[in-house]
Amino acid sequence: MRSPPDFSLPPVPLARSLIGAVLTVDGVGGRIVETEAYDRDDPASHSFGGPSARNAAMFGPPGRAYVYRIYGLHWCLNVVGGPEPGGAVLIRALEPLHGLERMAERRGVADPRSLCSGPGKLCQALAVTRDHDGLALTEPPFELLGATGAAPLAAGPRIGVSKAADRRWRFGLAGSPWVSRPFPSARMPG
DNA sequence: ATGACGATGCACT
DNA sequence: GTGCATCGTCATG
Repeated sequence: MRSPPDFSLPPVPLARSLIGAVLTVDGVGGRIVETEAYDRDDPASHSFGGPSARNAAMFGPPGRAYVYRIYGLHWCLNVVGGPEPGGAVLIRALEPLHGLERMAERRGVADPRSLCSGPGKLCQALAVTRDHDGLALTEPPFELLGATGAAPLAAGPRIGVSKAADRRWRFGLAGSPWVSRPFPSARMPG
């Protein structure tokens, strides 16, 4: 049995616990295999400068969606965390499980590898837009079920982030071929 | 009113 | 590996 994620967790533990969870929108979605944590005291976070019209959902109750537009054309989906306001987890990649055909139509590509392997891609595949900003992830059209067990985790620096680049707050399902980019693997000298 | 810039994806070399 | 599309948001005048 899958139980819901504990949304009251701070962004980093929430980001780790969401690996392996299953997210769908109107029945289309899959297993979360890549996340990034952002918190209030984080120069890279949209909440860093305090509440605004755009980031209002980040300062609302945990367990809701924060959706924003990036580079004028892509949408990105976050899970709002807790217990302090201003924390969220960016969903960066899914392993497609449900509604593959619908995803392919929306994405305009056939290769399953490129359906949900990036934050903008998965929003297009699941038809997530600003309309979903602030909606509860535990209610339709969303469904978000927690991981069944402890997933083997990979970690690395966040992607596209110039500030606080030292924080290894990007998490992934170790060895998964569905992530947006490979994780740096430990390399033996010699 | 205006300008800088971005938690990206895609085409191309 | 590099270049670029494209526009909402925020800081500034």
